[in-house]
Amino acid sequence: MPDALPPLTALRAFEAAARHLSFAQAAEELHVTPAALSFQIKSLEEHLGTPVFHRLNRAVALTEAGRALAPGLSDGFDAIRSAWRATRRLQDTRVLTITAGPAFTSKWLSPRLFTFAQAHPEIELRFVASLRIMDFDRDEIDIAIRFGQGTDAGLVSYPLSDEFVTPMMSPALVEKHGTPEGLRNALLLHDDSIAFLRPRVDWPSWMRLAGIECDATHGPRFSQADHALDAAIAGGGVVLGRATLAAAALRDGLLVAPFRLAQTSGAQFRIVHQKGAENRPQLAAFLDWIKSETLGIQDLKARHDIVAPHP
Amino acid sequence: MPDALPPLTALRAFEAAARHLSFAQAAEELHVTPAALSFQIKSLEEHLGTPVFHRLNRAVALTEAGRALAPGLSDGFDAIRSAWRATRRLQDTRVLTITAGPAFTSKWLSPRLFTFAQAHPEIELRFVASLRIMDFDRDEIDIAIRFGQGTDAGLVSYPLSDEFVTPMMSPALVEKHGTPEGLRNALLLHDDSIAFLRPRVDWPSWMRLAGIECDATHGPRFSQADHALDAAIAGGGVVLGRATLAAAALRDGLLVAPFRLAQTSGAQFRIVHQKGAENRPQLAAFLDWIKSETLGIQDLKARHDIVAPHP
DNA sequence: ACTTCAGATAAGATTTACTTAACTGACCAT
DNA sequence: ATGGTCAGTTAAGTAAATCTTATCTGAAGT
Repeated sequence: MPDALPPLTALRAFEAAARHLSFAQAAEELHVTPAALSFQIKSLEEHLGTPVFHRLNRAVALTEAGRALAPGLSDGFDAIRSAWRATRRLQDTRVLTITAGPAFTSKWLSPRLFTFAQAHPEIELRFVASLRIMDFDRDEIDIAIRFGQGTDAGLVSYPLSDEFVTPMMSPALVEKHGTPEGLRNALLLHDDSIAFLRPRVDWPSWMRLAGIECDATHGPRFSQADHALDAAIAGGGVVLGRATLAAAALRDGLLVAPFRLAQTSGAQFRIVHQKGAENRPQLAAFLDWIKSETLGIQDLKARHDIVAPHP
Repeated sequence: MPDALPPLTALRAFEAAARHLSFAQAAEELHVTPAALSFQIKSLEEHLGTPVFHRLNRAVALTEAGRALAPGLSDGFDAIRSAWRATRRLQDTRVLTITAGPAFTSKWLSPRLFTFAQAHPEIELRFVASLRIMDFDRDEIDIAIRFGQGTDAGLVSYPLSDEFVTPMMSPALVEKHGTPEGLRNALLLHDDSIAFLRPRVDWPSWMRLAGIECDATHGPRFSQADHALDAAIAGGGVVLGRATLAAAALRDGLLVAPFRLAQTSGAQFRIVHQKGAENRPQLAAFLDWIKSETLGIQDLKARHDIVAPHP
């Protein structure tokens, strides 16, 4: 190579100084004295043959050469830092970072999690509850739980359970509203979190399948599934609840699902992780645990006739 | 920052070793002994807490951690190397790299270049003759000469001369083919290098403008303008020559353009360089020179009636 | 005019990086 | 088999870079 790179520490010093436009702040970031940083910059300037900073009285400003050099260096060091962090994360067997939507986190994960925490006290769990699709590398996510009919290219995807919906209500309301006729004058709670699915699996569609004629469009609407379920648990009405999310509440008797008729849309929760990540111990433990936890949903399925509506 | 980067030299050593899959070759690239490289890798592995290479008997292979680390590091160091090279190039006032098409290089630049070389012996010229559009940064180009009707976003562009075409032939052919009637039975040479322009500026179009009725489609076709001109200079026929490229040959009497009628398509050669680059001494010298050289084309223009065909 | 602040410089200490030279195994001839 | 070779490792000493403390400079703010 005709022109070799200057000392890398000098480049890193310059990159930090160019970012802060301050030697003192750059020195602090790199945990060295300002004197050391001054030498680094000077060394770089000797290698380059021209100054990279204009020394103003109480500040520094990039020269033309400095402006040419700084952006590329920042990109380069960013890539290196990111690669290092990602590789460090692979070595870390203690931390497990999971992202899921708020409803799944509060209604499915949280109620079951203590069994996992008991079995694996050595694993530190971190939750990132967001409706946004996270990037495994950029957001340092180990496991994502996603809902829908989509697929995930380049990732390992494992279906958790087919989602289906059926009317649910607090035990106190069963006598009054637990029959087809009783539903007619019930307050219907609408869970809009699955309004994006096609075919629709909402109250009008369920009523039509059940052969019940009534106006099934009014009543409070909730954008998040957990809020709709909480309203039903509180006795606020009858919700067309998502079985996966309501399973814990049904098991604990907080909710009752008195109708056999259930609707599915083909959408499902699925666990997603990067290829090869399943070998890391904390991932393996979590995947084992979540697979065993999903067996319980089978009982629930058996108590309903699950029907797919016509598109 | 919770986990600081390991020594950068160790990262660079690993990056080279991962690229070559050989400590010995990496050591050679970095101009150090294999022993030094072995220590660097070991230091990196201590910082990471896990090996990055499987030591096989006479070879090394990346571990999972190594595979995770290597690509990002390579990207990062590539960016750094590229930024450094680009900045070094800015400091270099001796080398001037020019890209142009093969025809412009051979018919315009080369015949005139010795005057520039004489005036600026301190500047080392490099030519990259390619029809491909080069990238200023990636290909380390200082000046590009491009032809066409396009524009160049984000760059400084300076028109050299409007291109026009008119029949040209060797002096020996003028008596026979230097008249409208004489053209009818001349062998027509076709320069397809400007066949992409609209409106077309080809033999049929010129003949139509000149009011000469004949079959102007047959005859040899050349994909490059300089080859068509060379064929005409050799007495091989009459070419509808591009004035800019033929200017030197016309000046030296190698070609004659006996008709006043010339066609233009609005396309032109233009000089293109990056913003701010005009301050570098070798660029400034070249731009001055090429602007003075283009003045000669004015004489040529005066001897023709330049007509734009209808689209 | 005094203080303060950001950076430069000097001198010396420390750490890092490198080299030479000897070592370990496995592969490959003969 | 057996000795040579090749790729990488290890040891020990050395050279070089990097860092620190302390002092200095010069302009800005009060």
